[in-house]
Amino acid sequence: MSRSSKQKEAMLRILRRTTSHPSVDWIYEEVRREIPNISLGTIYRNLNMLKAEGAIIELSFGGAPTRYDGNCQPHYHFRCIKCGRVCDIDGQVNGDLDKRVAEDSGLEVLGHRLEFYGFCQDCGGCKESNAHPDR
Amino acid sequence: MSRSSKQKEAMLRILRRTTSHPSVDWIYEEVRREIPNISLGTIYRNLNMLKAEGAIIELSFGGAPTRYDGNCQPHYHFRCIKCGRVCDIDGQVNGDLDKRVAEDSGLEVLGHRLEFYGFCQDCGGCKESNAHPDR
DNA sequence: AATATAATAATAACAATTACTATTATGTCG
DNA sequence: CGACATAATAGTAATTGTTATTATTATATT
Ligand SMILES: [Mn+2]
Ligand SMILES: [Mn+2]
Ligand SMILES: [Zn+2]
Ligand SMILES: [Zn+2]
Repeated sequence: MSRSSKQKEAMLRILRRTTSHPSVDWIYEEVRREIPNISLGTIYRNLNMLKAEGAIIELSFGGAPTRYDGNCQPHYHFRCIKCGRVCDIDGQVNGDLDKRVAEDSGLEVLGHRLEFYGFCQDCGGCKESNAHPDR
Repeated sequence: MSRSSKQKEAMLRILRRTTSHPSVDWIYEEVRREIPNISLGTIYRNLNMLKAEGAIIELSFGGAPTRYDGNCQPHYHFRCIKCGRVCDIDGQVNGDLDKRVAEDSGLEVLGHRLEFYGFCQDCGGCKESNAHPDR
């Protein structure tokens, strides 16, 4: 069914060796260093494929462009509302939440999406402008 | 500073009398029944104003168009991945989460965004197509 | 009523993403 | 090994959701 390609392999390799939860544009620029004429459509298509296969995770919360994570271990994230940095939160995912909500509501709860936000270490002091976007 | 307008008042009134967490387009169509020549830009501008004033809540998670809520009580939501319906979850918001994450990580956590997903009562049985979108 | 200016309608611009299509690469099978 | 079927690609166009622009209108204040 799904064939391999150097484009897809490069993307997965790049996603696995960073912990920065990069954006589509960052991934595009990074892959272009190896495959200069890769198309942006290929980036999007392969990100969706890799996500569907469960090889990567999509961090898609409104307001900011989607970010991707090569670490598939279930874990939560923190997003800096000044610089946009996304970092991992240690500590396990609360799977009981889904069960509790399902029992209380009668809904068929399959999961939840949770993201924390605030100021990162670098941005804690000076809360004005957007200093280092896409970090 | 901020002046009143029949457009803004109509929007707030409409948002307060529904519990459907409507989309921008739904709100647009609804207001147009009162003010047929209202501009979509006005819808967006007033939604952002009302949000900034704390009069409404924006439910903006990636993947689906933004929804709005005239109920400003802090509460969580459930989204049906088949029909798109958004409904309220009873039970209080977990403010301790932010504190715990802040202590563990050293980050300045200001809040979190949480949404549950799964199949609603209507969609629990037949999980194929998209039956009633924007409900 | 005259004035200052916030809000509006209409439209253009924008950013993120998806769709299309002719060409190329990959895996399969004789 | 070829020949074949077709998945994946590059390049481009189109779509979607949203914000910016601008001339006009409505609102609040004197
Ligand atoms: Mn992560
Ligand atoms: Mn609600
Ligand atoms: Zn930061
Ligand atoms: Zn449903």
